[in-house]
Amino acid sequence: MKVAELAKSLGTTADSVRYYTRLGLLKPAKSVNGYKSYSNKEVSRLKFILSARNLGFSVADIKEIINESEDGKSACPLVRSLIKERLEETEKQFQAMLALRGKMSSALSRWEEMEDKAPTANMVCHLIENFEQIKKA
Amino acid sequence: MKVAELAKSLGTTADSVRYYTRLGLLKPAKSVNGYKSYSNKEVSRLKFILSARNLGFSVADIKEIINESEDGKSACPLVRSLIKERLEETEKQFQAMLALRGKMSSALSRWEEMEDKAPTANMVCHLIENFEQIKKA
DNA sequence: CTTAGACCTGTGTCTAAGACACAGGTCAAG
DNA sequence: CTTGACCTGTGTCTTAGACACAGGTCTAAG
Repeated sequence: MKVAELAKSLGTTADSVRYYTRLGLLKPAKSVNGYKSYSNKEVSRLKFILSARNLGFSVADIKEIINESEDGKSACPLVRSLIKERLEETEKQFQAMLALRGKMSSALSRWEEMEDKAPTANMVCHLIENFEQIKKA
Repeated sequence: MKVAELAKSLGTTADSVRYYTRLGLLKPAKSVNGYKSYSNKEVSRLKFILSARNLGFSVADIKEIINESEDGKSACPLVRSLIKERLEETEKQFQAMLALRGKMSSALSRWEEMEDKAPTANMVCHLIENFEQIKKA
């Protein structure tokens, strides 16, 4: 299988496959013409990678997991520990986005009733520069 | 003012100040020793940048806004239009994170009751590789 | 057999927003 | 004058691929 075939068969892009290959997560054989040749083993390997990405693991995580399993060890403990970390990070980012969304949405609605102003020497845009202060008041 | 002074006075890092300077958002004078010298105008300019970043504008957005205001025009219409875009993006990412958080959390709790398994030729980790399928069942 | 065109390949570069490393410069104390 | 602490600018690194590009491959027509 060539790179684009593999990618299409699992609904991803050739560039992603190339990226995983560059990192050593996939190890295709070299075809005579220099093209990379992917076997069925690579197909299930890629399937694993995509599942893990979909669950929030980073590519570095996946590399670590694969390394562990290639040593013959069970990767399950590592997997549980990694997802705990990733979930905590996701939770933090989620809260941050929640707060940001609120701020943006309140800014947007407030700004719609405010007039335009020309910039001055020390003010680029009064909408932005007065936003936090108004909030305090 | 030197870069670190400016940064500390507004609670950011010297690297950020250098970054904004590199992009031309800040235009310090050159001191005799080659160091960059920031004036009071730069202080309010940086204050503006930090406020805008805090509201979810990208650095590229901020550059555009500053350019507009340096032409003497009011940046307000641009600011309103940009925040609408950014808010939509944020909303999308927020929904994606919400879904991801749910998936991760359900994976974590399910995996805690599942046993470890050694890898096989076509399976790296059964926790991950069976997750979607179990969900369907 | 040759040629044209369509498609595909690997490699290298680019992204956002800074963080980090590092060689060298500056400054105050001794 | 020198030591050491701190500071500076520049250059490289980060994620997870997307994109550009020169060249290779393959199929169909002549």
